[in-house]
Amino acid sequence: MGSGNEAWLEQARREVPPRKLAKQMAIASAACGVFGREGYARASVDTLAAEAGISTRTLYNHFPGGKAELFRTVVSWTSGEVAQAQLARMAAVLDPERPPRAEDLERELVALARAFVGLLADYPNHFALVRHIHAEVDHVPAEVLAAWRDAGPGAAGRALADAMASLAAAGLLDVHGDPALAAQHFLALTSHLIVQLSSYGVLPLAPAEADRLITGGVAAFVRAYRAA
Amino acid sequence: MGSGNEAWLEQARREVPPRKLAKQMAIASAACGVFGREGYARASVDTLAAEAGISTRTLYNHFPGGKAELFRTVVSWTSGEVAQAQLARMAAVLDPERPPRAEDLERELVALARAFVGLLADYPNHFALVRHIHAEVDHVPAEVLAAWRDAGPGAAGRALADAMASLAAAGLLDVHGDPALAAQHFLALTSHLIVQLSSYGVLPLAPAEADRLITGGVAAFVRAYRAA
DNA sequence: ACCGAACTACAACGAGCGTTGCACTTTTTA
DNA sequence: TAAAAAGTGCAACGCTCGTTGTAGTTCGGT
Repeated sequence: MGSGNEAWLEQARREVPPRKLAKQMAIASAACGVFGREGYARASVDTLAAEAGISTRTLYNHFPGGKAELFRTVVSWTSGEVAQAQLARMAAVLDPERPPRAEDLERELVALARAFVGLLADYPNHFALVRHIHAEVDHVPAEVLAAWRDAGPGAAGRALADAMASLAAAGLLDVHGDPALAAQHFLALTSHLIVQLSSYGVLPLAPAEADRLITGGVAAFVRAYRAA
Repeated sequence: MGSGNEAWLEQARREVPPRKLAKQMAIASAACGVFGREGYARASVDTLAAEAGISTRTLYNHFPGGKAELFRTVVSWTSGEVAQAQLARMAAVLDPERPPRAEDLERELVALARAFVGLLADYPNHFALVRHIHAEVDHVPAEVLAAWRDAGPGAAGRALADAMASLAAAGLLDVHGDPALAAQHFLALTSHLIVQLSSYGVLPLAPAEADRLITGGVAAFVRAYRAA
């Protein structure tokens, strides 16, 4: 031991081994499916380990806190992933630098709503998990809940509010002094409504019916918020 | 035994003892709180019995199917109760025989939205249970789910659609050919939005903020659906 | 090829759960 | 008041689960 040992310690402390991180994300990804399918109480450690293709002992090596720590990790991890995807879709449809022409507004908003609703189909595990978070809100640590809220619905809401403000600045919408509320109303009339009627994507909703709901919701939104 | 015994049997079969029914409803009422607080998996039979003030053995005497049968009973029982309350509030605000004057329309709709949102505070156990139903949709028997859906949100949606049709017939609203969709949009802009932002009533939402959401939602609805 | 780290299989533990049977007490009812 | 119905307390069963220790195995980096 001596200077060599010290150098090693210093390096180990500095560099977070990427190998471990990748494995932990793989475990968390698999756990997201299990927690979403079974819920926290029903999900057994054996099932979680099996779904990740590892032994229970390895799971405890990576997450010394056991099931609880794994759950916390999964919640913050998937929220970030899905929120990022949502922001990406929003940026793809609504470029704040180039506001749409007035006659294209409704078409663009329909595209945006379709993109949001598509998230439900593309991340079923995540939204199943969200259902359980809603249900077990009393048993989830407050800090975890706050972090999830901020990274998930909060981030999306803020970004959409900015987009609404942009459209208002371009003279396409009249947000009636509250772009954040306009953003919430847009979500309520489109994705929230579909979430409600399809029971979080569990009930099969005919594509034609979903489209009718989306276009109808956007039409109502435009009637309520179009610039006079 | 003999003719006396036969008469007794006949009577017993004819009359459903009201005593048992009352007790079972009391048990179910207490169980609603426990299931809502803990969820199905976490709720233990001991807790359910203690909350109802009975022994576990008595619980099994009333519900031979055990926890599962009790849960099924609770779901259908509370759904009916709350749906009935919701219909009552709707009838109290919107009398189909006497449509409001045009200048009172928005005020009446705000009153209706407030009545709906008030359900959240008045039946917290029920809505906590609904959260768990949503989360465990895969583990709830399909028949129970269908019955709940029909008695709960379904009944309310149909009644509200009728009310919207009435308002349209009175020349106060333009439902754009789909009174049911207008009803869903009303719910989405008012109670659904508040449910979402307050996490099913768990997050404390300042009364002033709730009121701002309600009036803002109704205002947007009126802008989208007022008769031209 | 080697060394250390990561991983596995296996067994065990303590606790909690749903459920049932049994003997006993209380309440209702005729 | 006496029979019958309803309720109680207790013990026990079998099962699942979370978690940990240990000894042996595989694997990545040098």
